[in-house]
Amino acid sequence: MKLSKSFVPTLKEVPADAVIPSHVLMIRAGLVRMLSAGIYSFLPAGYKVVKKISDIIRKEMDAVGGQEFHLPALNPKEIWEQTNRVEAFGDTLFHIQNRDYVLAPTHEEIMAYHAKGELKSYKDMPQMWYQIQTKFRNEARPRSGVIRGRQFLMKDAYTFDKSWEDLDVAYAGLEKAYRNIFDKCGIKYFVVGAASGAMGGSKSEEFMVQSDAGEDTVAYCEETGYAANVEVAQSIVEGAKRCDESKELEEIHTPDVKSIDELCEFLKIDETQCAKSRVYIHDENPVLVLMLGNDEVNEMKLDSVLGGQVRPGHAEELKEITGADAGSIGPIGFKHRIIADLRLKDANNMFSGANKNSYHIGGIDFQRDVEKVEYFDLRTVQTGERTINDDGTLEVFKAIELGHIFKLGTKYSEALGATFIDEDGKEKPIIMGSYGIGVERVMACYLEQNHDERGIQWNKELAPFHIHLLGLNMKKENVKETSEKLYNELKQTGYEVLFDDRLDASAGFKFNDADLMGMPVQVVVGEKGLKEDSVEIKVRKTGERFSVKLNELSDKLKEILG
RNA sequence: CGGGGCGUAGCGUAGUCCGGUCAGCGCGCCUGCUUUGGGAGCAGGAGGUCGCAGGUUCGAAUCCUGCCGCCCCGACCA
Repeated sequence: MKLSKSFVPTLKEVPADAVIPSHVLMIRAGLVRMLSAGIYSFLPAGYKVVKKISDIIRKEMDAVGGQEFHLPALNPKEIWEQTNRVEAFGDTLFHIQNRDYVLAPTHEEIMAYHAKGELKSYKDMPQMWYQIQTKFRNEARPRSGVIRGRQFLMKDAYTFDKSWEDLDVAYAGLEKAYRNIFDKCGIKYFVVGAASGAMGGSKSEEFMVQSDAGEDTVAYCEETGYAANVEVAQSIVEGAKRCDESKELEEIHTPDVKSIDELCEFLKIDETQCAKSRVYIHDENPVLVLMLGNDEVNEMKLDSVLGGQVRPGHAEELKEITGADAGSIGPIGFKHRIIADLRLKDANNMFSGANKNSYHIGGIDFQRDVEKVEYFDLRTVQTGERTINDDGTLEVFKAIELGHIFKLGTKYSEALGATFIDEDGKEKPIIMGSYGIGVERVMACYLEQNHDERGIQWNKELAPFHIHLLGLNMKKENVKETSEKLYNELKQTGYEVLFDDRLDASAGFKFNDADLMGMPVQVVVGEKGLKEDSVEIKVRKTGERFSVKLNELSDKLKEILG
């Protein structure tokens, strides 16, 4: 492709609205332009990358028996009502105003709809269906460029099986395919065992990429490969020590002491001698949650312990329930349910609030003074803690979810009546699996991981072009001739070539644009080199530069690009 | 949806507090000449309803009200 005739609008300056590197680079390198919040147009070079990623995915999906569909984005609302997901998605689902359609945010329903009545016998399975298409979600807050958009490209696959054992086989196949896909794309990722979540199902794994732009927080152990969402992650942490002798309860005047740190400072004690109190409202009833020291309550863990509706109590409620404000609340005299983190189990000589402003109580013995307390794992793990098997150290960081595979089960097949007749002659719901990959996220994550201060560093697999050919001074006859000739030869050889043949752009301008756009290899044709019948090669990733005789160029490129 | 920030030429911005040569600068763009190995030089030029709509005022980018849009934090996230 000749740059002089192409639309690749590069930008020297950083766009005001872009914050994370991938977003900045996509705009600066002329790959995308925003149309509206969370809605992006892919420009020719950017779309080439999207197509390359899609092709990698397609190839791996086909290799494990996937069959590609092309499904409507416009769906009858009725189908979505049958699975109760119009309500479940709520405002996230786009509705069409002048017809009872919705814009599909995913395609479980539609795939199950087609399976219904067609996959009638156990002999019709297994099946693996997929699509790579645009999904629509009315995200309340689109963010981080293409990472969370209102419209995005997703590969989603669905498996249909007659038994849970067969689902296991399909699931394992997809997991392998996913690893191949991300490996091929050159992305450093890890796999997290996720909570099955609202969609139900028995097993679910997320393919994650470490990034500050991520929306999930995970605990990861390099040594063991342990990875879990912090919502469920566990670690080994020492509990509070139980002393041989329990002291008497004593009320202590603690003016202006609110936080655990202030309490420790005031009483000259360690935070592991303190029980922090948080009051939650569980289905209208107050629950006191006690944590050791400054440990944070993990509300996801709390949710799953309590079930039902759980929310933190408001300031006014706290006063009404305990008689004190936040900062002076504690277990002694608390009249409702009390639960505590495992680290507090059987602790004694502890300090906590007195349920009376400006007072705390010392000498609390959980065995003696807090009779009906129940213990659960309620804390959020932190960087540096040991893994649950004590075989590694955890690191907690933000991550982007790139892909998600899970065993769906029969939720959709049951709701839509997608059943089959099994070997035993009985009618059963088809067992489904669901597997997604965010295509633009793959691109964004790649960029997050592969750039430097000058721009993008594409690998051969994802690069819009393999070779960036620069004709430095195109007004010089020999440069023009040689570069034109090389352009044709390289294309002939089978390389995808971006040819900077612009007449008036200066050498420096072209170099900088090439580094920004980041093709794996740059071939520089200039007067200087031509005097010795050579051109210069620059490997973008390493920054390595060397000159090559024209007649050796072909071999050298083969060596670098394979 | 809560909190914060922002909206001035294609891009990046100054000016907004304290109304009145404030519509300015850099990049980009157009014309000509020179230039071409790390974002060229000179000369000339085009381009802005200051997000939109009301209001206050002799006078509004600037003050007031409403709306729209965008970014960030949080909530939400199949």
